[in-house]
Amino acid sequence: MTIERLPKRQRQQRLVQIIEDNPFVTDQELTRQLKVSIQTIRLDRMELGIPELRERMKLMAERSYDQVRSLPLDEVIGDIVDLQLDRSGISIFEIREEHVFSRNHIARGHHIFAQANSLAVAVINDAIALTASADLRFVRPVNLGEKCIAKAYVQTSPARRGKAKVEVLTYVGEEMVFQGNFVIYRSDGEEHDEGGLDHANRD
Amino acid sequence: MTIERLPKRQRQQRLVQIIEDNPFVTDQELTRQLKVSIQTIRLDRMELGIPELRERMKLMAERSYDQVRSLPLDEVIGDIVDLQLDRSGISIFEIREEHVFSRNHIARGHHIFAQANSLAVAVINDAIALTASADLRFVRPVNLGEKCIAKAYVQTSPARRGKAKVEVLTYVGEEMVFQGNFVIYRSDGEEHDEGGLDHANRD
DNA sequence: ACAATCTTAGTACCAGGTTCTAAAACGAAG
DNA sequence: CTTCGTTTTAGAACCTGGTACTAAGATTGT
Repeated sequence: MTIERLPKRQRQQRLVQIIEDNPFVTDQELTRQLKVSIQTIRLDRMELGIPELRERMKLMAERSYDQVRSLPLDEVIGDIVDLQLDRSGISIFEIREEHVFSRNHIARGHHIFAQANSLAVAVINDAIALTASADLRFVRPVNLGEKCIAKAYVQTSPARRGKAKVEVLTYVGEEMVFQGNFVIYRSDGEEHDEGGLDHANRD
Repeated sequence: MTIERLPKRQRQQRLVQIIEDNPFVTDQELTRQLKVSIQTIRLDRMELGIPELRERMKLMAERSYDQVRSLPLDEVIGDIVDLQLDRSGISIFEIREEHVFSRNHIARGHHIFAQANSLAVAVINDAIALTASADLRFVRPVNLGEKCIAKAYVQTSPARRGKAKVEVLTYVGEEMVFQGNFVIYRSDGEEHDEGGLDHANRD
């Protein structure tokens, strides 16, 4: 009747919208914003499968808590899908919102580098492997949503102590977007380390 | 009387401990673990200034929400403390737990690179600036807790369109730890952008 | 006009508390 | 032993932000 009241469909969309950009809103507040009774709000939440305020907060809290717990997951950037130690490796990394310049949605260079660098270090079968120097070419800008496939090839034989050369080529589909030549210090393999854990990873 | 029951002081210490490593515990559960009544638990929380479960969850949720909200703060890595557009800039970046290899507490190369890259891009006074290529030398490993001071110098004149060369030197104290030569694409300054916001930053 | 859908109202109940009052229990000191 | 001060426990009333359920209006489509 009143102009403000929307049909169910649109109201529910707005409800999703409102909760999405302020998850801390109570049903009470929602009645004010949507001009319907609290029961309607609750029926809507039911239908949409949106949990109550406390449940939402709990989920957020748990998520952040888990994140903190598993922080060393950023030890390796990108998802290593194939690894032949001292020979080659492949990793996949999807460019998300947090990796791009907000203005033009182009990936910041250091994320592309981070993937390549992580892979170059992972592929070296050594207890301690550190980047010594690198030579980079950002062939073309990478955009939000694109999947970067980085391929690393070790150029020097594992016998050679001290330094290893690794070439990393990163592709989006067929297209090469980045190329880097890394020199990696290796620690002469004093520590015997079967490398399993070190190269473990998940998104 | 029973062996399990601790004096007040120690009980409160344990209570803090328990909540610290599982913030999602209810008072009910605490009574079980500490073998005292729920009132005692609550008095203890009062005295210790520990909020109730729901409040704790809310705080965590808000903290994580704020983090997500302010994520584009990672647009620039490091704290830019001085910036003369098209000429030079300085940024400070402290190596924290999340930036190092957990095993040896040495900073991962891509974080050092990220600081330098961010600064190199920030110092170019242009609406769109992207890293085209770079040449890096990691002079010595950087350790947990060290403060990296990156200094960038633009080598090409601002008049030159298309590309700019920027040299970045990163120091810990007196010691140079990283050196990089960046080639940055610039967008011929079509968009007029007085640069204020773009280079704003906080930790 | 009448059924189907949508909306509102109201009650009972729940978790996980706060606040307040008051009674036990305990420990040390006189 | 008694008495005082602290500590612990108990209990009732109340709060928020809900769920679950029943039932009565209001609106709509045909």
